Amino acid sequence: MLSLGETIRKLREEKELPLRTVAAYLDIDQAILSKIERGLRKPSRDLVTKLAAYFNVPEKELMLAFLADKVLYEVADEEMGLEALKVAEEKLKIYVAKNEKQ
Amino acid sequence: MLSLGETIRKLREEKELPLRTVAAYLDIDQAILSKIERGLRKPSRDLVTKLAAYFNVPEKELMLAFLADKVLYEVADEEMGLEALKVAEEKLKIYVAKNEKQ
DNA sequence: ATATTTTTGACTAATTTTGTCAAAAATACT
DNA sequence: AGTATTTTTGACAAAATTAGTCAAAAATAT
Repeated sequence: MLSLGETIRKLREEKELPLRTVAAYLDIDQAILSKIERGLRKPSRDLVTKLAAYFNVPEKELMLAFLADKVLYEVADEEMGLEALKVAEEKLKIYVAKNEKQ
Repeated sequence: MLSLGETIRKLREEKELPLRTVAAYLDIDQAILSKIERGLRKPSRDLVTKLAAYFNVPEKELMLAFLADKVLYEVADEEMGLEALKVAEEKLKIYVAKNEKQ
C-alpha cells in the first residue's frame, strides 16, 4: 500500500496538474504540498478530506493511508514498535466490540 | 494489559507512596503525575524511563504500555482505526525485515 | 536558453503539549 | 466530628512542536 504522499502525487501526476494548481484549491502553499507528497510533512486531517474531494476518490481510502502513516511515524525507530502495535490492536478490538453492543 | 497510567498507579500504591514523593523524584508537579496515572495526560518518553528506574521495573515493560497507549490515542474515535493499525503493522513488519538483513 | 515546475531553507504564526500553582475535594487519622 | 494529608481540578504560563509563508535555487520541460 502506498503512503498518503505517494498516493496523492500519483493522483496529481495522472491528471498532469502542477503543485500550484492543487495547492491553490487546498488553500495552502505549494511548498507544503510538495513536502507532504514526499512525506516530509504530515497533512492535517482536514487536508486529507479536501484532497479526497479534489481528486474524487473515497475519503476512506486516503484516510486509511493517512492514519497508517501517522501510526507508523509514532512507533518507527522504537524497539518495541511492532509489539506495541499488536497490543494496541488487541485493545482496540476489545473497545470496538464493546461499543458495537450498544 | 494495563495502561501505563494504571500500571504506575498500581506500583505507587503497592509501595504506599504519595504522589508528592514520586513526583518530586521525577521532578514534576504532583498534579501532572495524578493526571498521567488517570490517563488524562501522556507522559513524555523521558518520564517513562525515569519511572521504570524509580519503581525498579524493566523499562521495556513500561515503554510497551506507553507506546500502545500512544498509538491507541492516535486512532481512537477513527472509523478506520483498526484497519489503519493492521496496515501499519504490515508495513512495519516489512521495514523490520529489511533492516534485519544488514 | 527560456519558461515552468519543484524543492529548499529560513523565518513566522498557530497549535499542542507540558508544566505551575493554588484552591477544592476526597480520604485517612485521631 | 475535626484536623491533617493526599488527590484532583482547572485556570494559567512556558516550552515545544507543527503548520504555514515567502523567495530564491534547483530541476525539468519546451
